[in-house]
Order: sequence, then structure tokens, then C-alpha cells
Amino acid sequence: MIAQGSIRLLVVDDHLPFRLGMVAMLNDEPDMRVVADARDGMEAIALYRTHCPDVVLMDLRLPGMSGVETTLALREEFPTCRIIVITTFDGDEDIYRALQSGAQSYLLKDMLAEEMIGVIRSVQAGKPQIPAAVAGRLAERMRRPELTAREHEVVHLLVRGRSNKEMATHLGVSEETVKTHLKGLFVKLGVRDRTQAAIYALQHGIVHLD
Amino acid sequence: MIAQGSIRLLVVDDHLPFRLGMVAMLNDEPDMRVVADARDGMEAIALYRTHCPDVVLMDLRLPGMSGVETTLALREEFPTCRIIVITTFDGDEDIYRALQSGAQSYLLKDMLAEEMIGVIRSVQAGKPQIPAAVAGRLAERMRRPELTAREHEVVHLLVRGRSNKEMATHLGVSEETVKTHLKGLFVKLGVRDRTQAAIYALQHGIVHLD
DNA sequence: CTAAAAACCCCACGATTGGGGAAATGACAC
DNA sequence: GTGTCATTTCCCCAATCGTGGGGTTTTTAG
Repeated sequence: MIAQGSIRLLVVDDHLPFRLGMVAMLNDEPDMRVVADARDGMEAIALYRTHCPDVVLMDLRLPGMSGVETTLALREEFPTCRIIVITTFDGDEDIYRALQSGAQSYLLKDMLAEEMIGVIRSVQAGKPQIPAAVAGRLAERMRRPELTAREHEVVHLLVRGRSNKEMATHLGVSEETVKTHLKGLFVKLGVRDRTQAAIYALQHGIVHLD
Repeated sequence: MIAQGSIRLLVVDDHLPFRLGMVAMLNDEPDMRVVADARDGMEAIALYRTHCPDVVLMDLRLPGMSGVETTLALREEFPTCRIIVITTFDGDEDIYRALQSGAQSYLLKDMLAEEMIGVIRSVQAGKPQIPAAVAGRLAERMRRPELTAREHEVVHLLVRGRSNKEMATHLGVSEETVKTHLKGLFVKLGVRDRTQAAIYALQHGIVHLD
């Protein structure tokens, strides 16, 4: 009778050494057991169906479906499933979107084992904890005004290095309109020009390269 | 007589799960043994001194000393030491600098176990192999003209979002001079404006955020 | 339904930036 | 010394960009 209150886990990450390490680290805890591991979103969903784990540990950058897309799909099919994102991305927007899409908590890969273990137990217990470092970033995100749909399109094109004229053509609007959206963007991001806006967007995870 | 031709390894990475996973994966090979693991550069150097491993597996992003700095320090003290960088960074400049600083090969964390194992054996045998994906990026780097010291300073300030005037003040030169350096930068990077240059520099690892 | 808010659109002006070229200095290699 | 290269300064000029303001449409809340 090992696994009476045992927490059954699914690890999703495309790095083999990381998956192996998580398995080793978690199986070392007496009340935890990794029942499966997946290298991408499709595999994660399939394995969730067959194993019905208690908690999923999900990376954000995955080949094919992203971690956020996989989280949304899992929460759609299994509304009660518990997902903890674990990643190196520490942009406030990454954190916000992960929690928004249904994740219960958010861990960074350089955290201590005890912290990770503690968060997993808290999520399993239905009282999810958010590490202080992550909560701080989330607070940053909350202080930033919401971008409009157009502003998101504009900042996306900006990080692709497009000029105002190119954005205008691409969006089917006038160049003056693009400039208006950029103005709003600069104010909301607290920057003064397009270069700072592009860097800010990358740094905070509002837009990703590739 | 297990370890006759056994390869003794040191793993350097700040992510605990990754270190554990590498240890598990490599110790699974009959001819390999992880003799120590470090979470930062200082620890890596200390452990190298006491264990004299055959090959070091080194991450690039470490707290304190970077992977490149640690590699330089190790190669200085132990000119024959063999180092393989293993990281998620795939910018051509990251690869170039790692090999430049004395690393024998370069692996990406999402590669297959067989590929990693094969590269470690080849490095141990004194005939280092570079994975095709990495070699391709390196070729990209070779097609790009070398930046001058000033151009590096300028692109660094550019990624910090500074204006021409601010760069001029910061560098103690005229604004016209800054523009000249920017012109050279645009030509060498194959871009047309500062925003594209900043993005290019980040994407290719010429400058890193933080 | 109406009023307010938000999003979207446009013009005009000054500031900043980018593109062409030219040239002087110093360091360094041949 | 000669030649190459990095660094620096300057010019002119055109294009792009950022900021002021004003205006219209769409959404949302009551």
C-alpha cells in the first residue's frame, strides 16, 4: 500500500533530460508518482485520456501546439483537470495568459525542488499557491492597461520589423490610423518609440519571436 | 571492471530537474559516468579541480558567471579540458562565441538522446562532431561580416532603446558618428532600420536582454 | 434608447531617422 | 612607407516617425 494518497502526475516537455529529471525528482517524493510523460501537446492530451492524472506539469514552448493551446484543449475536455505550467519564460504576459487559459499555478525551471513540490501539493489540495516571484510579475501585468485587438496586431507587426506603411497595407487601413494605434501602444507600454515598444513586447512576452 | 574506458562527466546547469535528467540519461550509458554536477560557474570550476572530468556539459545561461565566461576560465586553467555547451539558445552568435571561447561542440536541449550521447563520445575521442542543425547556424554566422567594437556598443545601446542623441552622449561622440555606426550596422545585418536591427540582434544572440 | 466609453480614423507639423557621399586621424600589418 | 581598417566628423536631403489636435463609428452600460 504505497500510494494511498498518492498524487499521479503527467509531465509535458519537449526536452528529454528535463522530463527524465522531473520524473526522478518527483518519484523521489513518497506521495507522488509520474504516471506518464509527453513531448508535445497531442501526446499530452492522449496520455491524459488514458491515465487521468491528478496534476499536469506543462512546458509553454512545445513543438506543434503550444503549452497554452494544450492547456485550453485539456480544460475544455476535462474542466476539472489541474495544470501547473513550468517553464523558463518569466514574461508577465506569459504568466497571465497561462493562468487565464486555465492553469492553476506557474513555476520557473530554476526554482528549488521544495518550492516545486510544495506548489504541486497545494494544487492537488485544491488550494493553488503562486510563487512570490511569479506573483510579482503577475502584478506587473495587472498594472498594464489591456491592449486592444488592433494594438495587438500592430505590436505583432512591429516586432516583425514592419514600417507604418507596411502595417497600413497589411491591415487595410491608412498609415495615419496605424500611427494612432502606435500612439496608444506607446502610452500603455510606457515607452516613447517603436524600438522601445518592440523590445518591451519581447521582454514581457506580449509577442514571441518565431 | 566496469569503467575501463569510462567517460567521466561534469554537468553544469542551474535547473535542478535538468541536472537530474542528464545524470539519469548519461549514467544509463555503460561507458559514461557523471562524477559531479554544478549549478553555477564558480561551483563548476571548483568541481573540475577536484574531479578532473573528461568532458564538461555546460549550459550558457547561469547565475553569476555565464557559460562562456566559465568556459574561458576553465580553458585558461586547464587548456586541454573538453567542454560541450548544451543550451536552448540557438542564435548563431551564441554558437560562434561558445566555440570561440573553447567549447568543442554545441548541443540543443531538445535534441535526441542518441545525438547527445554520440557527440559526447566523439568529443572524448578527440574528434568533436557538430550537429548538422548547429553547423547550419554557424554557417549563417560566418556569412555575416564582423562587427567593430563601436558597432557592438551601438547595437547594445540600441537594444536598450536609446536614441541617437542618447547614444552620442553615452559614447562621448557626436550624433553624426552614431549615425555612421548605425549605417554600417544596418548594412552588415542586412536590415533597413533600427527596430529591425534590434530584433535581429536579439534573434541571433548578438545582444541578450538583461 | 440613449449616453458614455471605447475603438477607430484622419490632418498637419516638427523631430528623428536613414541614405548618399566625403574626408581626416590613428593604429597596425606588410 | 604604403595600404588597410576603424573611428570620427561633417554635409545635404529625403523619408519616416512621433505628437498635437480633431473627428467618426462601434460597443457597452444603464
